[in-house]
Amino acid sequence: MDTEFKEAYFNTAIVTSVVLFGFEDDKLKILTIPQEFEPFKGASVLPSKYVRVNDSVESKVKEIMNELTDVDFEYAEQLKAFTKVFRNPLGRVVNIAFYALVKINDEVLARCEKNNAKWEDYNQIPDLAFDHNEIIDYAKERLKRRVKRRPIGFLLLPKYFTINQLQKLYEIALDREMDKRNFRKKIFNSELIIETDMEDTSGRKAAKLYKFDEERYEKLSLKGYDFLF
Amino acid sequence: MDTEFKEAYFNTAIVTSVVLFGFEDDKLKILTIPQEFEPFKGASVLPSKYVRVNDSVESKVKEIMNELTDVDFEYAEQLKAFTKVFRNPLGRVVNIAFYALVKINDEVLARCEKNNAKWEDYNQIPDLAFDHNEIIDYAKERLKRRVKRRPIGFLLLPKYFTINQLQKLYEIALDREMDKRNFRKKIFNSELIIETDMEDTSGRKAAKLYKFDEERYEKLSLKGYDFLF
DNA sequence: CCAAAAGTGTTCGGAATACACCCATGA
DNA sequence: TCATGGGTGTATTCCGAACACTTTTGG
Repeated sequence: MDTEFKEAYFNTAIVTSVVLFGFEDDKLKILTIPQEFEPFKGASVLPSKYVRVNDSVESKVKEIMNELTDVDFEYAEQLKAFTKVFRNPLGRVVNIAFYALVKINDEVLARCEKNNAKWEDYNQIPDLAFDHNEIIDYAKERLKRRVKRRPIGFLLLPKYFTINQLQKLYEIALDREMDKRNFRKKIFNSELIIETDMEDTSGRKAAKLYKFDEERYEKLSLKGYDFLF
Repeated sequence: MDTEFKEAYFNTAIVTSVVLFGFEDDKLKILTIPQEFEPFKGASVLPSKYVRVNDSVESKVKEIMNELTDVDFEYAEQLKAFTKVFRNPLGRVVNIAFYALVKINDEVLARCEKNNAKWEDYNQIPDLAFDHNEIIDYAKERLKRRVKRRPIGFLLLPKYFTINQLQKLYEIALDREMDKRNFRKKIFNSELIIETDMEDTSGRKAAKLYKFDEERYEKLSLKGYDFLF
């Protein structure tokens, strides 16, 4: 069709931003990086990329994650499109935001450092440019919902973890304190975690280490199993 | 900035589609209309509009709803962006889809007829053009979740309704049969509905008519109340 | 008179909650 | 030795699920 039509409608840019959640030092964290270009150059933002006309949005999310973590891909899911009409001199930008979960390890930390990225505390997110704080709020709500229905804790914690680490994670994500005994009861009833013979000896008293039973989870998921926290 | 940059990034069209849910004849319905232009002219699609550079997406959703219903606005909420790279000769199109709830009445039916729109049965949605069936599947999931946490039945039913109508709605949305006695217990426990002295005499035995207690719901919502179905 | 839809209570089991003390160890 | 964090069991309450019969009336 004619150029006039094309110019009237095909004139929006797509950006994708990723709210990357990680767990470190018994705390939930969200990754921010300094904005590379104008506008807001230097301000903290969520890791983001333009989506060009033949790019899939998901491939851009993967690129972001591959640059900042050491695994091909862990878990990402679209939140929604953020469409506020910003006064960007270049034109209209729509942000298709994702939330994603990664296990933080030394390699991840090294890559983040190389990119000047910073893991901000879940409860102390600084002011970010654009509407990125709004995106984070939305992502937190999504996390809250997901954590109740799917065992996503296992995507955030290291392979071997203590029950107390898991509980900390739930407490932060759900924003409430929980009773130790009731928490253990619920977790062990789910039969999704396996006790190992390893221990975490970093605290006062050694703590048993557990791992997630992925096989069992796959099987249960197929049968319409609900995690229900 | 330079035109080259602008052409490289600002070249996507935004469309919004609305999955409009209604309840009529004891059944949940979704509205489709015939596609007006190529491609797929004449095929059934979800009501949709281009979003131009200075339009808010929400305003376009309202336009769609105002054309097809008789109220300014009832309830709409973004689902997510559908971003598949379609072979549209014009270029890349991103669809920011919404789901919305309306009360079907004679005025609505008249407007729909005028627009050749059709209320399709929730469980017998025909093949639609583009990825609109995928959007509907996503909307159904959202409805399922919402119906459990918020009393959205009251946005779909007429002002006065019977308990059995409400139950039918829940049964379709949640895709399972429910026990009459348990259903009533749960609904009455919520204290969100008010008995009226009217009756629906269209069936064999007259049925009591109820209405939603909006005031009470507002108050409860403020206190972080959860509907929990 | 009978088919079809409205209306109504009780019992049971499982899950959520509340709650308090002992143990091991590093400082 | 004591402060810190790990680990454990029971009683109560509440909610969801299962379940069957009576009433009204249009055909």
